[in-house]
Amino acid sequence: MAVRLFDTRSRKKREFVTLEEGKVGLYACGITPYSPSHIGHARQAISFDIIVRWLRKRDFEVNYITNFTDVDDKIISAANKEGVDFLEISNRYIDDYFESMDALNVIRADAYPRVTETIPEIIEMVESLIEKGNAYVAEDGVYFEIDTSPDKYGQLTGQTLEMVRSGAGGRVDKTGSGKRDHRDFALWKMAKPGEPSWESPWGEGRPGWHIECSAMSLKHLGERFDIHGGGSDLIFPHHEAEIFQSECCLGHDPVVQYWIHNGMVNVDGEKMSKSLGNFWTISEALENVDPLVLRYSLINAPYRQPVDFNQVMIDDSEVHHHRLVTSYGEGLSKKGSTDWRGIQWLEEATGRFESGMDDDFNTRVALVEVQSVAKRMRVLLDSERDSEEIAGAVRWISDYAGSVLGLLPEDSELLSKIQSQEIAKDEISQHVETLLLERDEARESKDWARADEIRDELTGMGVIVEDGPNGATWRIE
RNA sequence: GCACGAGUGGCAGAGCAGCUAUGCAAUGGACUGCAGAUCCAUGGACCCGGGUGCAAAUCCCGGCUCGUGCUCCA
Repeated sequence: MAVRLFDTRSRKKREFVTLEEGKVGLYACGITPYSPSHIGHARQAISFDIIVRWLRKRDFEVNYITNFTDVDDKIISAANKEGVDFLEISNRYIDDYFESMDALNVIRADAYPRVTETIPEIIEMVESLIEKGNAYVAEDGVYFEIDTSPDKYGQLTGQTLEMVRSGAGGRVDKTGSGKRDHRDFALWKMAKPGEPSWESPWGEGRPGWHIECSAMSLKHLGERFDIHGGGSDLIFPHHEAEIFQSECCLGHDPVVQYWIHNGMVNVDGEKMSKSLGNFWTISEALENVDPLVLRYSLINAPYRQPVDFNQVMIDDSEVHHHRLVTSYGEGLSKKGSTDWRGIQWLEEATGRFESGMDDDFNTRVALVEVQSVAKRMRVLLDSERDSEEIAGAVRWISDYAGSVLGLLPEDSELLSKIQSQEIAKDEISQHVETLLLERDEARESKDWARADEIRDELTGMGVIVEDGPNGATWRIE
């Protein structure tokens, strides 16, 4: 079964064929570290994390690269505000990023190149573009000249030069004064006093925003590579600029075989933004939400769809995730885990899960399968039989919900938690049993007031009493 | 204005030509003094108008509404 993915450039799902048999070069645009990472970053990282996990599951050898734009206007202004070096700012928020991503169970990329470590390659690329006549040197910087390659315009957005010309009409950018045309974009910005800068043939300065990704992807993945991705807000102009730069510089197209973009995170139906006051950093969100629940909620829709982050959605995810994990834990501690192959209903679930994931990484479909396997396992667990099927289901959940979707805590962690709960239970067991006995007597004599009083007392101790057909059972919450 | 995407049951959200999506909620039942948990069952949907198909949430055309992009942004 082949993997299909939605390519932004051709605007349709295409069968995934790699340049080199069995190998995938994947570049995803990372963050500009000037403030704490937010939920949108989480979604981007998790989306690509799962794509990488799935391609590896499908036996591809994946080289996954994601970058840090560790020098730019916002970083510089944050540094000036605090009176510190710009690298102090970027390093701080890169640390924050890794901390958040580790919590969200995002597997590290194979490399995290930074702009400040790629300056020579960037300069080389800009030089080459000037030589080829695609770029020109102006007072305040070096610019890419769109008109040298008008046919490349709108490859990802479906717009043409004329559309943008008319659309942008009133608000032509006046800041890039050296530009010949407002649609040209900066490859190199000459340094203003006090700004971090590097020497170049055109004077002290720093790279423009777009060129870094062209240079870094070239450096790490070569002149052609399979997948380039990022958030959908980067499609224009960032990724279109990259197409101009890379293809003009290297002299062939396409450089990137497939462009993929994850959807944005909205909050209560509106775009998350600082000005609207509905902005969530990851660490803020994690104060109230378990990281794996957050992860669950963000893959509960296919990666290209927008996701609406709101209380209902979090509550739902909490219920679903909690049930998945507790079922898994119960199965694991009671029946262990064994190979599931050959168990028909699990084979069928596998088929649906895999074809969902093969179809543009549809995690929503995959999640439905996970939940239905968990549910069936719970039923089996209740019926106290079919150990082999339960153990198979445990392994299945571990393989798919765990390894592929990254939704489960470590087995050891889970088991020790269950164990410590058992111990806690043992400690108060006698006391609880005594009270329950008393309550049974009260119930026997239909003294409901006394019975409820005892139940309330137990609730106060964190003990949940549940009356069943064979008398009362209890557990610790 | 232009571009891209979306409009599905009370809610969230899949499916994208034929077969129960699913979960939460609701209702009925099992169990129940009550509550809770669990299980079983049930109802209920495809924005509007045309078109193409034996067959359309699913494809095509035209509307309407919403979101996003066109400036830095995952």
